[in-house]
Amino acid sequence: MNKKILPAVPTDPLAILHDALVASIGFGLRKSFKSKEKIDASLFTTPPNPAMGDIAVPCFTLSKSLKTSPAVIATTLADTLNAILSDSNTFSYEKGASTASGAPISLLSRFEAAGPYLNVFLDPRGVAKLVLEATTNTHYGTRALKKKHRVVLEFVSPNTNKPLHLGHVRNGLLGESIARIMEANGHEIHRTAVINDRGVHICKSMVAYMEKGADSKTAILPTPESTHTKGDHFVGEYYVAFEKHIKKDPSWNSLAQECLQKWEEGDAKIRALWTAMNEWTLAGHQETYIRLGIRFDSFILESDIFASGRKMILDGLKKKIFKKDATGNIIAPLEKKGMPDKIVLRADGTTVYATQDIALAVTRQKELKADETFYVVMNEQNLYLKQLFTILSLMKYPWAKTLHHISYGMVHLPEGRMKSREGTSVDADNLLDALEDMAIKEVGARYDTLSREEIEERAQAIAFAAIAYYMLEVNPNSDLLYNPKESLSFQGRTGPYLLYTYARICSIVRKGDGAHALADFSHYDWISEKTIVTLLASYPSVVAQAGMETSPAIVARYLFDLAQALNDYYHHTPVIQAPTEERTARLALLYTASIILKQGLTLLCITPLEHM
RNA sequence: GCUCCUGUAGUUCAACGGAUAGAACACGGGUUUGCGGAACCCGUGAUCUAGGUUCGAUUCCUAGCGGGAGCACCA
Repeated sequence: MNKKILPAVPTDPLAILHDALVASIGFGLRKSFKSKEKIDASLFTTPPNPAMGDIAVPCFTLSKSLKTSPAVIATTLADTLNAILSDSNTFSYEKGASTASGAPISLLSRFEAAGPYLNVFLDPRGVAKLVLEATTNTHYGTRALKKKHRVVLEFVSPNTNKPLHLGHVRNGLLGESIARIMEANGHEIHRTAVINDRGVHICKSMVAYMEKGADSKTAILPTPESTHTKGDHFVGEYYVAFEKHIKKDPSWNSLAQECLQKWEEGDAKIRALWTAMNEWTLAGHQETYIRLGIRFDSFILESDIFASGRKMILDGLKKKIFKKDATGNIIAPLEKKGMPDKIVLRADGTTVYATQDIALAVTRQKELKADETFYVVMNEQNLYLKQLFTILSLMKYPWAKTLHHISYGMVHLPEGRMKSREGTSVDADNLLDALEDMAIKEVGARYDTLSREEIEERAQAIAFAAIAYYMLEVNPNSDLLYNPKESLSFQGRTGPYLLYTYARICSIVRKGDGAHALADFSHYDWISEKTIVTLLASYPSVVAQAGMETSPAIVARYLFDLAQALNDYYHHTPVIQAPTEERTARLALLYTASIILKQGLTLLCITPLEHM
């Protein structure tokens, strides 16, 4: 039998530290106050100033049950615990007190009361040992759940009439990053996109293509191949041409309606064109996904599901879940739930967005049996998604409560607001191209010995890191002002700065010639390394928190803090030139940091380079 | 009109109801015969207004002022 083996090495140093602290405070409370009170680790904070301590324990909540002022509690506990620490024979931590080898280690060095706070100073030697051992486990920062949570993540979901724009980039990066973070937290993710491949907007590109596409002399219709145009851009040009044309000549609008009518009737010629144009667009989108490091497990075509939605709505009407309004539209009554009613099927029997979203949710749940489903959709749709989820619960689907909306804000550019319907959208490919061009110039200017290929490879990585980090560093909720130039800078909180730090650490580790192997570092003080050690210790909890809050920004900010600490460190502390003991210990730390940096960047969809 | 979101340095972003509100950019000053100076260090600078809740409010509540979005058979 395959016995389940627990990891020999603890994987969350911060949790172990907290356990040790909870245990010792519990001990102190018993000894000094004869109280069986326990302190909750979630109360722990970080002191405003590192000189004050590494972990702060606020004593406000204890003061109620002990009927003593918080300041007195802090002072008393500090005295009691310091006395115990100095006499190691009388005290052992109740939990997490030993390493894999079973040897006791000291994690806490001393306590200090500061007003109502009990501040704790960690022992850098103990923590370093914990961290270095934990990170030799290749799964550091990831959790394995006994039973995998099945999560469906729906994101991007584009139309097939134009290329992806800047908003899709944020959506895609958010979705992919959240997927990776959830995977690190032990979930099984199904990535899916819903393709809006039918409706009048698609017909608009088709009409323009039929009316204007053909060569005036040869009457031959162009294709993406014949014009050497990326498929989605090719189709998008006709969509733009349509919008332009109707400003002068609105008659095309009725052509588009006719086209839609024919499509609904299954007109062979229209269907064939529709299929071709959709394929062009989707092939183009696929190229952009690859550029963005996104992959999907499934694509759902709206044209495949909208008809089944109609049946579900009519069924719901029979069951009196829905009702007809004065004009004959079928509506879901939501006023009692504090929302406006929602039309779910038009009077003439044609479907609306909600029709297919209902059908989609039902069939998808049937097939994938998700424990939870997340929709990554812009905050403009907050009300709509709330309505959708409520409708599904009115339809008595028990899984309706497992649906969640990950809402994100609009992306602006310094020049002003961008929105696709107003024709001011910024095309994703063009933007990426522009960023790469800018990066190529920089790299080329700095490293003239590189080949053209190498320059392009680095520039590509830098450009992508720039946009990905910039988009993910902000909380999903808020609107975002994307400044391309700033994102490419190596100064400040940027992707390139993180790449630079990673490459530079790699360079130092390389020069160390593999001398970073784990050794017994217990006699080394780790004082100048303490900030980094503490940051590395908190990585697993950062990943866990980012997963709980579905927020890559938490990882992004953590990585910047780490990078900053590392830059500071190797600027002031010699590594390669240091005496053997220090050298080995420092290399071990940098090597560990490089692994965490790389892992963290991967969670943000960024692949770091070892040379740049 | 109704609903939701939002208001923090000049700018872009942080801060489970906790200590002196953190960063980054910009601005001013400094660091290299050192492992990659695309770096590092120092400095100036902010909670929209008025009440309330409590030991304590950027955070919660109320009102006002400002910004964004939604409330259509639009996708």
